[in-house]
Order: sequence, then structure tokens, then C-alpha cells
Amino acid sequence: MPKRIDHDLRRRQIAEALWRLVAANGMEAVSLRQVAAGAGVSMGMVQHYFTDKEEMVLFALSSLTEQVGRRVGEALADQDDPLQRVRAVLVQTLPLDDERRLEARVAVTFLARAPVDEKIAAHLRSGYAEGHAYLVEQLRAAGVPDAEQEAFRLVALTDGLTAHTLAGHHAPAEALAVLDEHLARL
Amino acid sequence: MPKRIDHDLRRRQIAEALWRLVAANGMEAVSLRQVAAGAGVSMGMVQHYFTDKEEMVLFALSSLTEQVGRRVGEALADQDDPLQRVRAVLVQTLPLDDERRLEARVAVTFLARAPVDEKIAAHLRSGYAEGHAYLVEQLRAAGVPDAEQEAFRLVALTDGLTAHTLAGHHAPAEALAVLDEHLARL
DNA sequence: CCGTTTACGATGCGGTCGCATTGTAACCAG
DNA sequence: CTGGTTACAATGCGACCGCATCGTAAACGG
Repeated sequence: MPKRIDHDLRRRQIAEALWRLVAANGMEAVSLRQVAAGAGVSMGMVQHYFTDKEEMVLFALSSLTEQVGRRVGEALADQDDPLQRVRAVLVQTLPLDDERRLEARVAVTFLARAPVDEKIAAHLRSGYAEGHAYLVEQLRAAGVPDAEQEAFRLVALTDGLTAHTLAGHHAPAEALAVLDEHLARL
Repeated sequence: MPKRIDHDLRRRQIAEALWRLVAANGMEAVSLRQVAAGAGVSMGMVQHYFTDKEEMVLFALSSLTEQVGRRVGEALADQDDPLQRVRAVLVQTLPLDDERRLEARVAVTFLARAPVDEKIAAHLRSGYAEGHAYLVEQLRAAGVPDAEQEAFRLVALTDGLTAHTLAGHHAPAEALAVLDEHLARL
């Protein structure tokens, strides 16, 4: 076992370069050469860490969901009211600052690709299923009726607000206001 | 003025081939050659009708919004209750049958591209602004409070449900149920 | 009938793509 | 110190890309 290299760290660095590329120029801009350039490494190195482009893209996706999941977990730590927990989860996916704007851009790009890419769709489904289950749990604890349906509604609303904010249809603050007003009525 | 050819008809035919390509394989699959093949014409002909790829793509987008707008207008014809009008508009954009599924796939693809393509973003903004204005008008007529915000919420919710339905997160019928339940509470 | 204009089809060019191959330096076990 | 394995860098290949160019057939105005 020669050369002490943190394999997974390198892969995450490459994945982050891919995120930046997707956020700045969309999925069409993703190529082995562009990702390598964005990460400041050679194309040969990218090939060394990923067997092919598809694996790289899918790793970048799971790497993203992992990061978002981690941040959601942190945001949940100091919340004990169920409805506040629901809000914390949803707010973490809105593009309210630069970091989340990047994540949101990448996430929306992948979401739009899911209908034509079963691997991406499957990954997203499992992530959404997890989030949905958690929201249902908290909504029930808060005494919200129709928790199942309300969870679907909240996630769809938040994703829609995210997409529209990124498209410039309204300001981030407006999106947050729309979400908060909806939560207030529960 | 030789050859009596319906210029705009040909352009729409090419645009529809582009839709099918986007719906089936995403925006990355769009190339002059693939569009030409999908439309059953030569690549030279596509070049004859569009100065470049960008113009073709933007025409395909406005052609789509035009078609959806027309269908919404028809659906509105036999509705006089304001809330039913709101519902009619929104339901037309959900992927409830094959035709609308194709439209929705294309629409979501363009929406996801808006953050990195200002021309697309501008086009979508004007379309959404028009829809928003109409919804606000109808919501006010129905006596719904906070009509401005509620219109934003409804459109975001519907688009989110559309994206999630296309991604396989839930069935079309579930999306409709989530929307209808929300409308019932207004 | 003829010249101009439109409507294409065909071809080619420079560039980029994903990927395979090859070369090489670094490291460690024996 | 040597053989094997890892970690890259470099290069090349065939496919595809957008786009420009060229040739030509068809329709009309004169």
C-alpha cells in the first residue's frame, strides 16, 4: 500500500469542483477536462479516482446530499418544538446565502435530470423519502392533521420556491416569507 | 418570393422534435443533428430555419409556453368560479397525462437551466409574471386574503409537485390530491 | 425565357468530448 | 535493494459537436 493519500478526500474535492461547474454553467458544462481544471488537477487524476464520468457525477450527487444532510442535522440540534424542527429542515434547502445557493442550484439541476436518469432519480427518491418520513413524524407530534399529505406539500412548496428564487422569479426573503406564512397556518 | 413554405409551421415542427428530445434524454441530448433526425429532416434544413442553436432552443421554449398558454385559455373558457379558474390554470401544468407529461418535462428542464441562462430566465419570468397576475386577480375575486403571497405559494407548490411527480417521488394522482386539498383550505 | 431569390442537401473544418493506453515517479513489503 | 503496487501525467483515438461553405433545384417577377 504505497503513497499515503486520502482517497475519499480527493474525491470530495473533485466533486466540489463539479458542483461549482454545475452551479455556474449547468450540467452541460460538466466534462472530465472542465472538472479537472476547476479542481486544479490533471484530467488523468480525475480518471484515476473515478472509473467513468457517470460514477463521478453520481458521487458528486451523494456527496452533496450528504453535506446537506449534515447541515440539517446540525440545524436540528437546537430545536425542540416539532414545528420549528420542520421549519429548520426546510429552511436549510432554501437558497438564502451563497453556500446554500450553490447547493440549491446543483440540487435543482439534478432534480430536473431525474426524469431521464434513473440512477439519479433513485438516489433522490431515497433522500426525499427520508426527509418525508422525518417531516411526517414531526408534523404528527405537532398535531397537524393529514401529516402525510402535508409533508409532501411542504417539500414540494419548498422546492418550488427554491427553483423560482434561483430563476429570479422572486427574492430569497419572499420565498422565506411564503414558507413561513404557510407554516404559521398549520 | 419563390417556394410557398409555411416558415413558422416548419419551425414549430422542429421545435416539437426538440421537445421530444429534451423530454426523453434531457437538454444535453439537444444537438442540431439530433433535432434534425428527430424531426425527420436534414441538418441543413434546421440550419436554414434557425440562425444558430441558441435561437432554436429559445424558440422551442416560447413555442412551448405558447402552447401551454393556449390550453390554459381553453380550460378557462368554461369556468366562472374564481377558485375553479385558479385550479384550472394550475392543473394544466401538472403531468397528469402523456401530453402534459412531455410539456412538464421540458418545462422543468428549462426552469432548472434558468439560473445559468439569462435569456431563458427572462422568458420564464415574463410567463410566470403573467400567470401570477392572473392568479392574484382571481384569488382576490374569491376573497382569499394575502392574494399576492398565495399566488406565489400556489405556483411554487404546483411546480414542486410537478418536478417531484416527474422524478417519481409520488404518483400524479397524489400530486393532484395535495394541490386540491390546499385549494380547499382557501 | 431568364435572373434572382428561397429552400434546402452535402460536405468539411476546427474544436471538444469520453475513454483507453502508456510512461513514470513514489512508496512499501520482502 | 528489489519487485510490486499505487498515483498520477501525457498522449492519442474515434466520435460528435456547432457552424460555415458550397452546390443545386424550384419557384416567381420581369
